[in-house]
Amino acid sequence: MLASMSGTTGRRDEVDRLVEAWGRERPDLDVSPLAVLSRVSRLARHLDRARADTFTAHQLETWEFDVLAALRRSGPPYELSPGQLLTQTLVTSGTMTNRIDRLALRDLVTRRPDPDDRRGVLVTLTHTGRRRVDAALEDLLDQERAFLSRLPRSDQRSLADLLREVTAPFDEA
Amino acid sequence: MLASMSGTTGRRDEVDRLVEAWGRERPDLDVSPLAVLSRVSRLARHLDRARADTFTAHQLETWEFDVLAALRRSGPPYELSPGQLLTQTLVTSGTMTNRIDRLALRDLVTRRPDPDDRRGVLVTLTHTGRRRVDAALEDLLDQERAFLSRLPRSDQRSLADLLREVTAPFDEA
DNA sequence: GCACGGTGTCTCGATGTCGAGAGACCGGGT
DNA sequence: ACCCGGTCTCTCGACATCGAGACACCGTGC
Repeated sequence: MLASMSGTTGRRDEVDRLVEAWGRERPDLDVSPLAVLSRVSRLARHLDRARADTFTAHQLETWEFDVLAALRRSGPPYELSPGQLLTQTLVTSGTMTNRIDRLALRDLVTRRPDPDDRRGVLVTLTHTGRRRVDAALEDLLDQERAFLSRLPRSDQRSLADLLREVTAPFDEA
Repeated sequence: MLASMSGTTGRRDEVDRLVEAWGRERPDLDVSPLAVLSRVSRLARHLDRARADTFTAHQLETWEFDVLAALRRSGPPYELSPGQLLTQTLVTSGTMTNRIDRLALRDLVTRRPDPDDRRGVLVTLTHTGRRRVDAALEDLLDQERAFLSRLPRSDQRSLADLLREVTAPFDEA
């Protein structure tokens, strides 16, 4: 039972308990992958909640920030097609149409026909949208820095590297 | 630009591009937290999709597996309260009520009043439910093992340990 | 000039989740 | 015996997402 504990802290988290419970109930299986991937899923959920709180201070929903941030970091003229936006935000096309509609209603983006492709559309960040996302990003980074504050810089890089290795198959396909 | 690359592979993923883009557009900010936490969020999304595919082979939705698995690993008599289930699955109480309703309709769980607390309810795994979740778990583990196959065992443990450190504040609160 | 497979966006019904509030009940204190 | 803050579950309307299909358009090949 203690063999599964290898951290530098003596503390156990929910996933440690989860892995131990499976080990008891299904001793025939190797459940060690869960120690990694269940933590990823659970952490992502916690992050979603925390981010939502941060963004409400800027009158933004998480999904709104996702779209505005993609436009913002694309650089001037802060303009992308719906197709580019949906590959960056990992949502489906129907969802993206809906998101752009609502962002346009709130004057955070504008939509115009693509002059070079009459099937296409270009979504542009407005001045208001840019100010909002810039301010929200700073708070988001402060928050995320706090979450990572327990890890020395070198561990943060190790973590990023290990995660990149796991993510690789998805980003290639 | 190359300074942000520290992995053992020369490959870049979507998050590397994301971090580089922010570095260009907001050189005044330290966006390194995103290298870790954006990877967590994106990986979780990819995992959701992949898991959904695996579970459909067993006629289960991801949310169904989450609930049944919590009951299964709790051990005999495979019985938990809705409150215990929602702390394990990180959803709200309204959602859990809804989930239990539908699982009961499909005869994967049963619901009965708690004899020791008349406010309470106990949710029990049925025989069918147990068979389903046992089979699905094996496929899930095979799939997750494949995702982690690029990492040597020692790196998998490092990754789990680093993630536990980040998750700690959430699980304590 | 036309056909045709591929691409980009939008439509729309179904579905799962959230979140605030209602209602029933517990247990310690007076 | 009663009160009252806390706990547990459920209700219900709002909402974001999915996903398959519709539609217009592109560009290559004939």
